[in-house]
Amino acid sequence: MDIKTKLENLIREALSKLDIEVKDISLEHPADLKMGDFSTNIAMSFAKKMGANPKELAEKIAEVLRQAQDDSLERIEAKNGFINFYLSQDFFVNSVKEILENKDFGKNNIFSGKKIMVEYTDPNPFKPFHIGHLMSNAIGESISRIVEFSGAKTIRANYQGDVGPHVAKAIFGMFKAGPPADESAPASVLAQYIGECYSDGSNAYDTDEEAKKEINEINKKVYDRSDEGVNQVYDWGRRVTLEAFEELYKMLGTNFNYYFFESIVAPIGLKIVNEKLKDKKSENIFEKSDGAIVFHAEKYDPKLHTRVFINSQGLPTYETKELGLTEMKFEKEKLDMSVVITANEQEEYMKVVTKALEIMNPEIASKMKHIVHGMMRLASGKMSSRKGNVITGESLLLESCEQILEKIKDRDLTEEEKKQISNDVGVSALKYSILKQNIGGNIIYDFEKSISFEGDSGPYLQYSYARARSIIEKAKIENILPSFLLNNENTDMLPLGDIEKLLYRFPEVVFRSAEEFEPHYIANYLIDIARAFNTYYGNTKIIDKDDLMSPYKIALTLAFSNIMKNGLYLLGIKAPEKM
RNA sequence: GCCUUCGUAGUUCAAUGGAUAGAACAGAGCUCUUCUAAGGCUUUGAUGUAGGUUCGAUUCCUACCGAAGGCACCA
Repeated sequence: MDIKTKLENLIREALSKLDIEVKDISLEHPADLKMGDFSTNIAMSFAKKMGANPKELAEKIAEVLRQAQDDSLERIEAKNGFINFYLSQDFFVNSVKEILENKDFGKNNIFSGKKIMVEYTDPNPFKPFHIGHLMSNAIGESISRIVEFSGAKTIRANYQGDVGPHVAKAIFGMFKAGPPADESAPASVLAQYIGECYSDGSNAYDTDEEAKKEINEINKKVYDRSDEGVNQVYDWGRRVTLEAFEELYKMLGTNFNYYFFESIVAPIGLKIVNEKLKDKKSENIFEKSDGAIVFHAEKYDPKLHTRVFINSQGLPTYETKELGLTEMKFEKEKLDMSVVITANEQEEYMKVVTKALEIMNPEIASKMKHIVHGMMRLASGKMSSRKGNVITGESLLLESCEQILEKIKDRDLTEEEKKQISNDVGVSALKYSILKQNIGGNIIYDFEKSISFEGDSGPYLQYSYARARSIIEKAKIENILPSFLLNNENTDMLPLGDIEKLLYRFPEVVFRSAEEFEPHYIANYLIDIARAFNTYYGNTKIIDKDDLMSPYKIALTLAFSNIMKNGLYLLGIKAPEKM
């Protein structure tokens, strides 16, 4: 039984002795450790109903609680109407022991037995890998790991738009620009050339009527594969951009189980819509309007709006493809939940698609969960690409790693180590910036700050971890082994600091992150323990042969490093042994 | 105009209806012959406005002001 449940039971018992009946007991960690490890507001919420003074009631309950003898509790106090619980040194020592002995420490089973597909990243072939994809990847990978850690069978999926107007624009641009300077260049270089062609094609589409017509023609040809010239460029461009993406996934630490493509799901979606149109028995939700097939979602929910499912050229739009994609996902796997992570600009149309699905297939619709993230803006204009326009996610990532490499170039590390560390730390700088805050909000990314590594950053977490590991290594050399056996004569040095009082909370934090699909709770928690550990480190000598407490201090350091490593893993960040 | 999300120190972010609203950066001042100073310690500073619900509101409700996104053939 975990400590929280134990305390809840104690409170329940005490209350029943006082003839008070409650359903839920609110038990939380006070903001300040000085006010105890747990506290409950139960007296305040019941005082009024009972016509009692909250402070007196709290004292009365505390008095009854004190009668229960428990090794985990140091003392119980009533203060300002709150009842505060202070855990004992025994409890903290035992929790350090459990962290080191229980390999599954931190896991929970809220998704146990569930199969959950998480779709994220979703870049489009023929277009650059932009910052939004980086955000979706960081969030999606973290959520995948969190639900997996919470008992789910996680399936990672990536949905990529390999057909549609953007492809036609890129192909148009490639026809105009001619072949790349060096066709045997690495995929990332060729992908950049294709991205530039897309940009040119896109400009032409907006400004040149002739080009627009031509691009629409190419778009059709991409769908029906009727033109050999188009097919050739298309196949080459698709392959090259996907290869370039694959390099990035490797860097970011993502392995997808499924790759869905618009070219595959589009016909499935078309079939769904067409069958629905022909079906005279059930309610028809699709209507013809101006030559297109639309769904008037506002008829079902005034907050929604009309969207086109099949355009006047007979081609499926995003909405129809999404219907096909969803059907395909549930066909491939028996899913209990299908999570999709996109930017918030897609929130409104996803609602419309979900509404259509709700009418056609309510069971599937009820298993869908759309998580939207905000947009990233750059704080300074310093990071601009050569053309001075959009900074891609790829360039940001590479730049970040390069800058780290520059910073560590004089360290006592091998070239191989430097390369690995700059990659891990560069990725971490970006991922942490994305994951440290609430998913929904926009992010102002300050490149300079993220690589400065001060304070609140991924590299700071990694550094704290590497520091702990280095102490553990040194302890091994000095032959001091971690131990939980406390010599009574030396316990006057206890408690060892906030770090001891924070480590056992890890499972609660993971639980909450999983429940709310919010990685930032973990990120904030890791900063808290890193700071607590660094403070501790600053004030104490951990390795000391003459100190009888040294083995326990090393055990604590080891416990910290284990939790930091697992926590970083849940954020999708690697924990380097050396930095 | 309508819909969604959001307004917290100078800046970037926290705060499961609770206690003195936490950090980090920037500013001021300390701190390495000592286990990784990419560190640690001091210190200044904030809930958009007006109501309401509540024992208690940054959190819930209403209005206003401001920001971001969306509102038919892009995704």
